[in-house]
Amino acid sequence: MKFYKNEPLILLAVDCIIFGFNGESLQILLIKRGFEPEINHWSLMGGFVQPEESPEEAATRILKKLTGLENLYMEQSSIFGKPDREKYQRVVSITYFALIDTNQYQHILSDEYKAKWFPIDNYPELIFDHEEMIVSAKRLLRSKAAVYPILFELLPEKFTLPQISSLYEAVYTIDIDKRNFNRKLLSSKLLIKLNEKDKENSKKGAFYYTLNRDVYKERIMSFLRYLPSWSIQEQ
Amino acid sequence: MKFYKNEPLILLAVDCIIFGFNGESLQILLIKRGFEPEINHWSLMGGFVQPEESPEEAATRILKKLTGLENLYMEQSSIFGKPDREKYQRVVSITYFALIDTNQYQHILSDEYKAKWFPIDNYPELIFDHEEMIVSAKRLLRSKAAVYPILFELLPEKFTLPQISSLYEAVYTIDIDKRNFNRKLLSSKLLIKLNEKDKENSKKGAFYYTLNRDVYKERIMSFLRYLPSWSIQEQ
DNA sequence: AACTTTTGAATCAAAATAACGATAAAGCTG
DNA sequence: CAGCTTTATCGTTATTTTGATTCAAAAGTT
Repeated sequence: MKFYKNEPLILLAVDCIIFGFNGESLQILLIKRGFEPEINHWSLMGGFVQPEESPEEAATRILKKLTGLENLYMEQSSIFGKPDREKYQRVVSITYFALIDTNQYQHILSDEYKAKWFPIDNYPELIFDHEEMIVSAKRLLRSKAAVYPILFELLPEKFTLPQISSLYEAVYTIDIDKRNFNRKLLSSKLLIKLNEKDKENSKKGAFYYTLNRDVYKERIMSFLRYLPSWSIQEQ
Repeated sequence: MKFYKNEPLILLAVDCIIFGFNGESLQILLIKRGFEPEINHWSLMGGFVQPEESPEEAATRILKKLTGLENLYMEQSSIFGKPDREKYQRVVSITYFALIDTNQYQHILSDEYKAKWFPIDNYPELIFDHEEMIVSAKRLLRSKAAVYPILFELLPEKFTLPQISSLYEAVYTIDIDKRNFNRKLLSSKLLIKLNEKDKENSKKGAFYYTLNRDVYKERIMSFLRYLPSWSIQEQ
């Protein structure tokens, strides 16, 4: 038995804003579209929600198709659904943003798609309203990360204190006083110090740390401040 | 020219979680469904996204139809889209939550719908996954309100300090030390004291305040803490 | 080698937090 | 009037957090 016979059917898409961190700057993963319309233009990776999957599952599927990765940190960020947002026909798009470590996963980017990392503040012109999607996801990333420790998802399994601070500096484009920042970080009990040093980036070497996953899981759902309050005024 | 010819079309709905505050407890507005399927069962107010409107516009339209009100505080909260979430056919639903003051608007609730306010922790069984929608919206309300001053949307134009604290007590089910809470509140410059007292709820009477809209608009987008941090651990 | 920059550890003062105590005014009730 | 509740204000204290600073060792640069 079917109801809602007079209600309109709509194309429902998901688009993924994939943030990455290469140790220096915040990046975003874009592809050259392989199908019409707007073939060969830069865009976010996206696709349509299929009958047997939820929008979230669709986003997971698309992320996996592009990066080969599952279990990424992913979050629904916004919905773009103005009737005329795509020139040719009506498509409502749900956006998801994901966080990954670019170095670790550079090599497994799917060859099937012409994907490329771009700096968050310098990427080519995008189709439709995809730039707006990025801007909105970036705003969400910032406000989330000011309260929840989600940025650790952008780091490798083992990371150093200088890496964390440059990640925060990249996301918020601020300068951080490492002395205070490191103290705050260590006092959070979120990090476990390893007996190993990263000698690649400096001669002295910086100790590696890993996330204390137990504490992290507790805190990921609770409120924390990782930034001095003066830096999170402009949202 | 149409593309995406092989992609599936989907029914896209919006459902509204309408929170209200009557001066004592947090409420939620439910309706008795007037159409099949599940006619005469309690549910959230919802509807389908029409060809000429965005999902957000659809939510606004639906809110207005039910409450007569425009310009409500409204925010997209979640998406429910498992293929089998409605028994009969596939519908993806976007939920929006809205905040209103129940006392002020009780009378203009549309007669067309059998709408009724229920306490947030005691409402009838709902159709499909609507209860899950409420739970998720309530969680979002809590975490938003801990950081942004959105709860003022639940209060009348003129409100008293005791009303604010009981609102926070209701939303978080905690006891608040009014001495510290009022001090914090007044120091925020968010309130303007009026020369008028509410004598209904006490013999002495409590002074009315209004929102300083200028400061509010600034702060609504920035970070503030309105609760002692011990109370926002469990999100 | 001489210089600048970056850090980690320690310290300090100011501010914010949370808990608690006390008081008083307003208006009601008995 | 005395006693009660509600509202509001003021003050105190201990603790924690914050942001700034000093200092010396270690890197990096020229």
